[in-house]
Amino acid sequence: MDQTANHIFRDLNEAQIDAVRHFTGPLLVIAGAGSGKTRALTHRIANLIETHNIDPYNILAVTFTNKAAREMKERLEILLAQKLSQNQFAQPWNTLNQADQNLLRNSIKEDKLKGLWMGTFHSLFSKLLRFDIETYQDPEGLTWNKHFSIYDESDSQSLVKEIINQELNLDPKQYEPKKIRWAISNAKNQCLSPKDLKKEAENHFENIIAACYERYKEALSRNNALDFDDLLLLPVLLLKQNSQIRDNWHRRFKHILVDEYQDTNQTQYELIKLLTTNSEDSKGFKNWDNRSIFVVGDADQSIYSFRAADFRILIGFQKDFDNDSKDQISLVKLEENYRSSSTIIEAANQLIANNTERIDKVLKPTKEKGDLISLTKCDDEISEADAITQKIRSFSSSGDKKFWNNYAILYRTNAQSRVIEQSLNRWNIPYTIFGGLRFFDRREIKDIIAYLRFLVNKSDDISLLRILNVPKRGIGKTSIQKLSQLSSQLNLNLWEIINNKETILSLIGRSSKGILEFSNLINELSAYLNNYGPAKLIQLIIEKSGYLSNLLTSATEESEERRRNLLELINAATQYQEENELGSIEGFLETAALSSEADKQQTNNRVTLMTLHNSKGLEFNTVFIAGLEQGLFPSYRSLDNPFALEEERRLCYVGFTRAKERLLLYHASERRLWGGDRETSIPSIFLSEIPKDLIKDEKQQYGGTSLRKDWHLERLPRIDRVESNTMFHKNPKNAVRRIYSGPAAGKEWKIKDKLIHTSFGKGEITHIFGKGSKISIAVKFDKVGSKILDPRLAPIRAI
DNA sequence: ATGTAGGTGGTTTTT
DNA sequence: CCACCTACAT
Repeated sequence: MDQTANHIFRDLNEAQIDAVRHFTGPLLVIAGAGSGKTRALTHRIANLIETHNIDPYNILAVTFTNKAAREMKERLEILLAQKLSQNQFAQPWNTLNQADQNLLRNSIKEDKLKGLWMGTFHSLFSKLLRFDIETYQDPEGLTWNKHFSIYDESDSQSLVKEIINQELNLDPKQYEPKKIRWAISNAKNQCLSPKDLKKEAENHFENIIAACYERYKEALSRNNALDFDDLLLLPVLLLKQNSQIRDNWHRRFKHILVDEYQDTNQTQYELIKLLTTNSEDSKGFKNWDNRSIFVVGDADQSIYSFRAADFRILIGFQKDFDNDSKDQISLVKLEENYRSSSTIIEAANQLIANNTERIDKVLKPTKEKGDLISLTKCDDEISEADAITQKIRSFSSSGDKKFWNNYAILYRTNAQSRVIEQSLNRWNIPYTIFGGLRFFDRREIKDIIAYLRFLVNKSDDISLLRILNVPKRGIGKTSIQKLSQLSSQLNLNLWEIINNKETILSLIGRSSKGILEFSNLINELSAYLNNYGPAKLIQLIIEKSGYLSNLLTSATEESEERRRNLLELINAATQYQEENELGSIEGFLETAALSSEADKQQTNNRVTLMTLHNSKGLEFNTVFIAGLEQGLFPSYRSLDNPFALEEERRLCYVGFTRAKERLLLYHASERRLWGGDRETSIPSIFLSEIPKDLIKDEKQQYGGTSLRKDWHLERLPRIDRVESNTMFHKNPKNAVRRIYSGPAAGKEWKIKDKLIHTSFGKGEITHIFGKGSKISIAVKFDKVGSKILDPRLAPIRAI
């Protein structure tokens, strides 16, 4: 083997070498969980560059998250720097000092990898659109320019809502904006135009949807804005209609790599096909000289069909990109798992074997058996959270002391995190949550981003409406109504009306002060647009708009938090400028719009809480999965749908295969779904699919010590409500017992009673304080000294 | 024009 | 349970 390429092929197995060595033509890499697919991808890119002298400018690499792109770039830098180290210093990489290493890495990054395009579908193709969107010829004559805004889901939804309310005068209760937005999104993902939808419409509702779609598309164009789907759909339409532009990009991207290919949708597939073959039909394409398409995926980990992903695209790969030369392989399987214990692998294999739609593939463990999989049945979601917390505490007190980042707690729905958080809080265990509210979705951040977006794109009415009266300028509903009316009558953007002093004075009259104030502000800020980067501009916006002084005067805990977040936003912009030489405002806005929770940097030494979806691609020493119950996981929506159920099973498979050493599964026999009624639940079908001999059934957990108390302390309003309940006064014990189903509820305790506590051991009661709902007892334990307990909550029993 | 009380309705999963 | 919306009071 080539001496210089040694570092590229070192420590790879046979199959990985096959993948990395692949040069031209199509190759499908089926990569099981933990089989080193990221390695295969990065090493192959390095091999293209070093061995085959491919200019990174000619490579397009698609990753599933921005974070994956970032990490892959870093690994690539190091790989390439290793060779440079030999050339420049004549010594191996790992003998260089940190400064020299950084020097080399930087030179690779700044010089060699300049032209490499690596990122998510959305970020890569919005980049492409910044170049070419102005050449797109829409059949309805709609246009966009390269300063387009990217609308997120809530922006899109409010646009749809506005159309339903204002333009079509429909009842939003009958025609839910959310559902209509979903239907439009679906159409876009199938490359259907409003006209197509109108033609296909078979009933009134479908006609309404088509009408909304048409107006929505016009509105987007008026606002010079695109939604997430457009970022993929428009490039497809553009590349299909304009062969010159298609030629251009086809010539440029000679080597295309796609990670997580099982989660691509039809539009994304079209894009890959167009760029790879330079024609709408890949069948006719046979010329693989100097070109390649390299996709990596695992059909068993396809979990995004709700987002129109379709793993049959992966299964069809070899047929789609048929290559002529029979001596070339077109399929490599990475089946050796380097991550998990063989117990975990076997459980995962057995589980996924219940699916019917699969590619022949089995994970082969390389590690020892390890611990059995732990299975715990809990009373309810509170004791479940508590059981997990106690488990983490016991692990971390023995052995892996305080390595909180060893642990991940995974769940099906975001709503499940709250109870777990409370339990972790109670025991001062540090954690971070991925998911829920994104940083860029916080109100204050969205406000400032809207300013920035509007400054760049003055057609963006949605952003304008968001900031017009934020902070308060005394511009109310009626004024806004008048303005919008005029804007649609004259077919002008809102800003063109607002920015006309005479119009405002005559139209609005006495309350025009705030609007004039606003237009002055915007004009002042616009003057800075070309002179400053995003960080400085954000700072100017915050100061000049009065947003900051507003936060400072209110001086509540909340406004303090908001202020901190805004500082964090400036930091993020500064960091963006440092990482991107151009540091353009559009670029920063794009990052803001397309960044996801999964991109968040892993914070050091905290327990990770996230949905199973978000855990894809990650690994943890110890994985807890909560809520393995029918109707929760698998989701109730999948119970009567075999395809959906198989996807849930794949999700479960993803969860299992995140664990390196320990996998702990939890289910509760009762669960409060939204604070309200308890519902009894039965264990998930997936639990029954794991071989019994791999499972250690832990003894049933009773209501734990922490959370019930926590509940008592933090949920005072709830307790108050119970106390003011007439039923409580009639029969206090009864009411209490209904809330706290603690094991010792209802027992009358006396001084000198002996008892046993599940974690403190044996003890004797020394004092009793209060009575009824306010009772607590002091217990002197043999081993841990005296403790004050609530006898109705503590896991104690008399002896 | 703005604030707040009370009602309503909603849960998968996300770029 | 909580976020969102509407209706009424200021």
